[in-house]
Amino acid sequence: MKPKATLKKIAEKLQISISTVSRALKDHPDISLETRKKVREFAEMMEYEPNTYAISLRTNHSKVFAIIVPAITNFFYQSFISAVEEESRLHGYSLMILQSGDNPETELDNLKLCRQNRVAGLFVSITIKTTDIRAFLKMEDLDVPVIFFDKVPDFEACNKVCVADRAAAELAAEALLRHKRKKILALFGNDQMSITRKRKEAFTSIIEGQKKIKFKADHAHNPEEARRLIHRYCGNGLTYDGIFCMSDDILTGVMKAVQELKYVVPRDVSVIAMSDGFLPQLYEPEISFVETSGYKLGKVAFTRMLACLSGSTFVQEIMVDAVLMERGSL
Amino acid sequence: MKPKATLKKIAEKLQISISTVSRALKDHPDISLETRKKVREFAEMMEYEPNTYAISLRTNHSKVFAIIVPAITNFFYQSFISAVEEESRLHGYSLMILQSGDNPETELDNLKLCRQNRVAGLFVSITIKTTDIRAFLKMEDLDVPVIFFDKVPDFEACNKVCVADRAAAELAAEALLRHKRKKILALFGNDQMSITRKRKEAFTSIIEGQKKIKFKADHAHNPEEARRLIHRYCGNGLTYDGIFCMSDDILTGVMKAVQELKYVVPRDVSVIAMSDGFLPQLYEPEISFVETSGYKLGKVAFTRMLACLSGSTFVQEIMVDAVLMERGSL
DNA sequence: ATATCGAGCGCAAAGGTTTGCGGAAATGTT
DNA sequence: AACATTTCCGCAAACCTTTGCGCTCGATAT
Repeated sequence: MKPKATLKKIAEKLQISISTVSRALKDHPDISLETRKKVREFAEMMEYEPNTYAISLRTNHSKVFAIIVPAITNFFYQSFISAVEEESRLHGYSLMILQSGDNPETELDNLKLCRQNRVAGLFVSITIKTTDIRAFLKMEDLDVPVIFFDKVPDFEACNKVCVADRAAAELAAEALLRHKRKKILALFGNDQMSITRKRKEAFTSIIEGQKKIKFKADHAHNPEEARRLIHRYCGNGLTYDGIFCMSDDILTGVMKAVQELKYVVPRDVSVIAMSDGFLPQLYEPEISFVETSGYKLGKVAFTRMLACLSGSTFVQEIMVDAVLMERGSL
Repeated sequence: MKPKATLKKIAEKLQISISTVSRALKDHPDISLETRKKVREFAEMMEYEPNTYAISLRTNHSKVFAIIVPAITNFFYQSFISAVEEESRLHGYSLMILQSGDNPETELDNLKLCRQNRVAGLFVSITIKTTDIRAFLKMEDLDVPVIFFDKVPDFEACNKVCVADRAAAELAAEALLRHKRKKILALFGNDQMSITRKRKEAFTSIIEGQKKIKFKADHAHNPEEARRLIHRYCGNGLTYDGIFCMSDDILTGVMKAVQELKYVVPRDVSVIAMSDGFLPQLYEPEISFVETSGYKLGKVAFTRMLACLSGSTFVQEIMVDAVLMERGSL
């Protein structure tokens, strides 16, 4: 157990004061070039590394960002996290990852950990059940920027970064219409989420603006529910020729059913989804999707975080454009 | 910006000394029940939270674990991380996640971050190219336990937690034989990884112990390569009736090709994979797989970490059993 | 020779917490 | 009444770094 080098130890060995060592390592002009060199070399040799805790104790903030998501086992969050982690490292920050498990209580526990670790900033996608965001706003009182992403609260005065949900859903609807689909089934997720409502409203308004379109919308909370819905709606004969899936979860359930029913895509039925793109390319033909990239969102969120840290108190909601990726399923 | 409560402030308000406050909050018997109660209530009211940095500065270690993986966008790591994160929170630890991007240099950067943050312990799955693990062993000199998982170094004297790779590959091979497959194609990953070699050796030895089995093994570094291999080997007529996929990556490539070639599973060809189980259930029929659960591994790794922290210096390699999950693809 | 100045360095305090030791008052013992 | 023992609490140091201020010494200016 080799004891770590500290300023003190270096100072003792070199017979100079701690402050001189500290300044020398920071290339402070008060210290002679000779001394600076001597100290730098010795510190190098001793493998000196500043004690983060001492620094954080003084400055009362750390070089650590935290990120709270319902679950990291999710493509979207995964790529979001990946992006933020990359940027963090590039900027000398570390990243602390916490899962709320879609449980508001755990979410509060996590928030507590963030406070205890005096994180420099916080990225959070709230749970479906989170209604009270005061605890989050309190963080901002402590000068810890909070960037909400993906699942964001309705509350106005906070930093939000999200996919242009309405535009994305519209793109998908228009794509189905462009391919002359007349009988459209749209499956959405949990109706409690604002994200669901936005997508549903946008999708519906495009479809209902058309004449002679048979349209049905429904909700599934998980892949299995989506699968059952397809069996119910399309189990005896093809009553629909176009299916919209709001998320990866829904897509997997839908495709399971479609394959079980031996429907051929896109001959029998067209499928389009909102996704980050990983799952759609697993199928044959690949599924067309409107890209909702967690990665891009992560990059944007990070930029916003840096802006907040450098004093921009201007609260805003940032949208990341959605792009239609046409594959073979339409 | 509300200033945080500290022992000092509480002490001033209550007109007692800092040490008394500290002890009172720790239910130290030296402090009278009355004082303890008074302090506790006041601290509660002030929303006092101990300053982690001050504590870590004193004790020189934190309540933070770090985990370094090549990339978190990977089912296996994802579920591993998920498990470790859960346990960490339950035990009052936080988790810091770092990606090496399969780059040994970044890996060293990450390691540096771990040192700077004085993490309490480290979980790491090394990159393919990592040959020198001295930097990791140095962490142990600093009393920071290092648990290697999944991609572990060959070096003996370190803590390793991994799937029983040989047994798992054997299970898969036996399953194919049990289903009377006579012409077997096995696709493996990067040959540089010890994990690949183990699986390949085990699988091969089982198959080659049989008479009258046509057998071919090959390597693919990504899904696309796997896809091309299937096209090459099975593109003109079915030369194989059983395919083994060493990983999720390979499975997705293989299935893509199988679907493109319009082969019916398992009528035309059987497929079996090693996986944590998410991807296999997306297909129809679902793909049989030997479960290599990152989640289970995470739980085991965490237990081992706790053991190390409580003084068990006994170095060992722990195996997590593999289980055959038969689905419809055989 | 005295005053002025700058270069180079050290002192000390602050940030929050923990803990061994010692001290004062209260209680118990003979 | 004199002594011993508890009970309850405070002092001070330590963990490591940063930084404003001040000190000393030699050099330049007057």
